[in-house]
Order: sequence, then C-alpha cells, then structure tokens
Amino acid sequence: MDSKEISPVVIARLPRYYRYLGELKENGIERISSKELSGRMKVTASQIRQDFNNFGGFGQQGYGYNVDYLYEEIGKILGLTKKYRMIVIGAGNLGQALAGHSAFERRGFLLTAIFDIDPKLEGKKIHGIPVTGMGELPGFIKKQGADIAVITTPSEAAREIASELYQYGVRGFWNFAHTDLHLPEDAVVENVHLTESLMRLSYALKTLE
Amino acid sequence: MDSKEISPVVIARLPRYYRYLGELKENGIERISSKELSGRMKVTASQIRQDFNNFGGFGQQGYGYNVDYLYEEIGKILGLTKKYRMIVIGAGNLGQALAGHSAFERRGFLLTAIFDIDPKLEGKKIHGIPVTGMGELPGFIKKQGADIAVITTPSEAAREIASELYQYGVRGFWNFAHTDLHLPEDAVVENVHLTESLMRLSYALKTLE
DNA sequence: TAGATTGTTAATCGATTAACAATC
DNA sequence: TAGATTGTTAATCGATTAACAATC
Repeated sequence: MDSKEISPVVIARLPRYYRYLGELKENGIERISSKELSGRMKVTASQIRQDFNNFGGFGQQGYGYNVDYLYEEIGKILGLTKKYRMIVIGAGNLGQALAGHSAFERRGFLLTAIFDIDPKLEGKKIHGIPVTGMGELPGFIKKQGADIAVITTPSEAAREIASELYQYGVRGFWNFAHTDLHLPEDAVVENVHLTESLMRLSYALKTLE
Repeated sequence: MDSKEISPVVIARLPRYYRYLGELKENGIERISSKELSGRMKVTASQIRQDFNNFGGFGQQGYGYNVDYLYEEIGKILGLTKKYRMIVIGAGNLGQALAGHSAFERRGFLLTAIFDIDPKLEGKKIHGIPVTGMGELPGFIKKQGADIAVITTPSEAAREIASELYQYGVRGFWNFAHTDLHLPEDAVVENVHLTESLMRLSYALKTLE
C-alpha cells in the first residue's frame, strides 16, 4: 500500500469515488461494475479500474465491485477512520461558517477551538465553542494538541501563524488565506483558494461567448 | 488566442501567476525573469515560459517580463476586466459568508441577490442585501438576469435549482453543494467540494506517519 | 459451461522538462 | 558587443485509454 507511491491525481479522485459509492450504498445497491460507475461518473471504466488497482484488487472478475466493501476500503485509504482535532484560526465570516459546518464533524474532523485576534469576538460561541484570544493559542496547543489548523486570516497573518503552529507541532493546514504557506517538508497544506476558483469560472464563462 | 484550445491545467495555473504578479507589483518590482519567478513559485522556469507562450509572447529576450504588462494580460485572459452579476442561493452559514466576502466584489463579481427557502431568513440583510424568498427567484432573474449562481444549498435542492436557473439563462455555477450538477454542455460549473478537500488533507496526513 | 468483468499489459496521448537558437 | 533570457523545438516523463488474457 504505502510501498509504491500513489500519484496525487489518483488521490484527488478518491473522494469523488467515495461520494458516489456512499450514494449507491444509500440507495441499497450492493454491487457495481466499473462500466456502470463509469456511466454515472463520466470517467472511463479503464481509469476506474486503474485507480482502484493502485491499492490492490477490490473487485472480482465477472462480478464487479462490492459497494459496501469498496466504500469502506476507500474510507480507510483516505484516513477517514481516524479522528482529527481541528482548530479554526480567524473567526470572520468564513471561519465562523467553517466552524459551524457539521458535515466535517460527522466525518471525524472535530472542532476543538476557534481563535481570533479581535477581543470583541472573544467568548462569542460558535457551534457551542467560544472564540478564544490569540494569546492563549500556544498554551492551548501545548496542552491539548491539534492535528489540523484551518487558516482563515488575512495573508500576512496566515503565514506567520502557520509557522508558529508548525513549531508547536501542528502538521495539517487547511489554508483558506489567499497566499502560499511556506512550511517545512513534513507539513501538509491543502489550499482552498476561493478567489482563484472564481477566476477559473470567469475564464470558462469568457470562452463560452 | 481562442484558436488553439488551451489546456485546462494551464488555465488552472493562471490565477496563481496573477496573484504572484500582483504581489510583485505591490512591491514596486517592474521586471521579472522566468528564472526568478520560478524560484519564488516553486515551479520550473520552463513551465512558466511554456504557459505564457500559449497566449503569445509576453516577454522580451535578455530582459524578462514586464510585471505590470503581464499582470494586465493575464487579467484579461481570465476575464477579470468584466463585471459579473452574482446571486447566492442558500443563506446558511456558508452562503452568508460568501455573500459577505468583499474580496470578490473588488474583482468584479457583484452580489445582486441572496435567496433562501427559509421564510425566517427573509429580509435579513447581509452585506446590505436582503435575503429574498425562493418564490421570487424566477421573476428576479427574468427581470435582472444573473451571470453566476453561487450554490450553497443541500445536494438535492442544488441539482434542482441549478437546472431551473439554467432554464432562466444562467450559465455560470459556483457549486459548493456536495454533489455534481447535471447541466447542458454550455453551462460552466466550478466545483468547490470542501469535504473532498478535507479528505485529501486527511490522506496526506496519514502518509506522514 | 458461457458470459461478464476484472486485473494488467501495451499503446496512445498529453504535459513537463531540457536544450538551444534567436534576439533583445 | 557580450550577456541574459526568451520563444520554441525536441526529449522525457507520466497519465489515460485500449485491449485482452485471466478468472469468477
């Protein structure tokens, strides 16, 4: 599994497979062939089989794939059997929205704290968790630890705080700030650059004309 | 420009170039070589030159690229000289956060309305714009039009409303719902699947161990 | 057994990197 | 002019698709 480095493009596709399999499960469908899944997802059956075979055979010749089993296995590959302690940095519009998003909680991403520099926000409860002042960040992490930091501050603050958090041992960064975080190799950064996403939409709309 | 279909991977990189060039501009830097930009952005100089050359030569041998000029040109390619009328569907946590995000406004994405089924939210003002009941959606679009719909509703509603909006002439969809939208070829959908992003982070964290 | 469908190898396609002549 | 750096062609690398033997 961990032996032959899996390509990032394959990994990027796994959550979508996982979503479709979840829906099949909900609809009580027990088995599916790469061909039928291909039709639903609008990708080639060949790619589906290649992707799954990166992790060893999940299917059976002449039968296809067992939906429940495949769903579970992909969940394991993605690390969804684990629990993650997640802190939100920045309690602005976006920070509050993400903190209040119960879908993450369900998947094992547990919100443990929300931090903000603005003293006016201090104590305000989001999803039952009070906003804490930035000053208490080091103490909190040293005591409780955190697996993932959700960064929703302005760019400059984002870079600084991320470095600080790294020093305290945080390795996972879900970055919504409009900047790249410069962190050592063993930090993991997943960027969600909304403005860039909107620009891609803009380009595509332009080509439509 | 529009003649030889540009690869989507190149387009996906443009907003990041645009961001770096914007920062260089702010720092008063007038020219930059592909080599130096390569060092800052952690991509190869070769790729930078190939990317830019998809749109014709923006540089000058022996000199490099003029930052202001390149910034403007990429902005044009991305369609950022246009104004877009944007409506938000779903005034939950995320819908409100996106509606209130002034960075989009600055780039020419103008929020013109927010819709929600929940009558309790009706009239609530976000960023100065009142939440409107879903019943008024058809009338609004027919009268005012809209270029981009930001979809933040649950999955089932998202698919239905998107189809409806398409019929009314909306072609751009910024989709935050955890589902794929099934729309005709000439609709443009940019997905932001936050749960999937988080799953990729989870995978990467797992491989760290 | 016959039919279906995987797992896997081979062929194709596309994207990235390297190299260098053109030229500012 | 000499040095620098692009634009562009060629080489490499990786990802996708096609094909088919293995096998349930």
